[in-house]
Amino acid sequence: MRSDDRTTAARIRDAAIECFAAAGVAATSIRTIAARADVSPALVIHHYGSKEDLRVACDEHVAAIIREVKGKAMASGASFDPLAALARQSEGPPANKYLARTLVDGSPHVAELVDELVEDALAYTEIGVQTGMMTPTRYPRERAAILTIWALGGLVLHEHLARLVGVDITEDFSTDPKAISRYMAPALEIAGGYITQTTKELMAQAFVEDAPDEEKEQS
Amino acid sequence: MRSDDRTTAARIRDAAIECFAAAGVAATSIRTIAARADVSPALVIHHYGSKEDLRVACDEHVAAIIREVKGKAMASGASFDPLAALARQSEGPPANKYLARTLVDGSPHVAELVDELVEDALAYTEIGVQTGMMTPTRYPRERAAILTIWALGGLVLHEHLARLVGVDITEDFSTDPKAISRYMAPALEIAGGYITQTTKELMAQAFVEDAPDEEKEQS
DNA sequence: CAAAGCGCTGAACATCCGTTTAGTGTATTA
DNA sequence: TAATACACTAAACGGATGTTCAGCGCTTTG
Repeated sequence: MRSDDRTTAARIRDAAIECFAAAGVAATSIRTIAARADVSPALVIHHYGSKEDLRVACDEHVAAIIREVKGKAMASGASFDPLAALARQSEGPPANKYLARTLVDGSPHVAELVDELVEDALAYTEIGVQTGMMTPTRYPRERAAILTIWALGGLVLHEHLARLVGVDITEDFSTDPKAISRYMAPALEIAGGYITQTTKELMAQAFVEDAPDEEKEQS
Repeated sequence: MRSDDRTTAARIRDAAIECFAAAGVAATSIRTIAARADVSPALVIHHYGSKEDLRVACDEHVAAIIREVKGKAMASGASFDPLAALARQSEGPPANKYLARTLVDGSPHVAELVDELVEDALAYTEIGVQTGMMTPTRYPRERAAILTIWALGGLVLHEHLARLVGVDITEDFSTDPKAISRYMAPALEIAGGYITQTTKELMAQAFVEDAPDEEKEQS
């Protein structure tokens, strides 16, 4: 009874996003997608040309959703983690799960999106440093990149994370932001630092190319 | 079962691990594996029964490699990150790449391995806290879980990480441990803390269930 | 009214998949 | 020497896959 305002093409695309997110691209057949969208397999091809083209359309649509959510989060106030904003949007979950699946099989569109997220993170951390909310760093871009990758990595491994800490970060947290606490609380602690200065220096000697003699910084 | 176990069956298994690691399980056909191992497709089935059984054999073999590497790293001296040890072993790369691919498609064997890694991390961090190398925490198990997941997430997204910071952490670093510096240096900085106390409290108010007025906790 | 266009389908296509079968040659055993 | 066991393969099987195609009903247009 409830009329679906989406066009058939959009319904197919959304069905594909759900299927790809749930099982991966290679393991999802066009017939499965067609069944979920309640259309014939031929119509999927009719609208998108091929499975690969459909996949590209999904990539682009998910990227658009994420850019939009990201933009909203940025406009509505600062967040040290734009990624976290995704979990708080109701459009998020399908897009999040799709991203979590496709992040590994190397689409150029997704890579481009990741690069953007890193760039955003870099801008945010620079502001954070200026306003005294974040510590300065010798490697601003690398720090932004690694933080972004770790956040995305948590998304990708959300099933393990759910098993281990009891919260699935790809779910919808728009109604109750504090439900994500089981993940956020320890993550915040870690963000504040989990190794001591001594350890840092010790590890640096083992791994870092140009040994940093000394830097002094405290929170 | 000598250390020279390159029987035909082992060659097939190793070929499968490489293929699964490179393209994912679903996208890899038995014929592809057979071609890489220079045998007939039928022989793959002859030795392993089915594709699924072969996949399980791969899971178990990779888990065994990682457990072995992990054990060696533990025995030879403390490392705050057992995961990092993987990159420094020559057997690592194929196993690392396989893990990075299969971590997402939910095999029970892999999940079990992840749980073990978390348990190890927990043990390490507890020692770390006692010896003053790590900060104490209200959430020891969750912290260990999240750190492990982030480390694994970096592995899973190694291609993005390589593009962004210029180092592929699934490669072999046994000859030159410092080559991993581009990743380790900023990661170490982050481990020392990247947000200030003020930010921590601010974020905690927004996300953490039971607001911690102050932290200082040990049971 | 006829023609054309569009959303959509069922059936068929070639191809690839995992797996089976029937059999090879070779080494070991009785 | 004959029988057995095993590593291994070519060929084929049934089924699933992505895609094509002819044609349906319906609307829009001339």
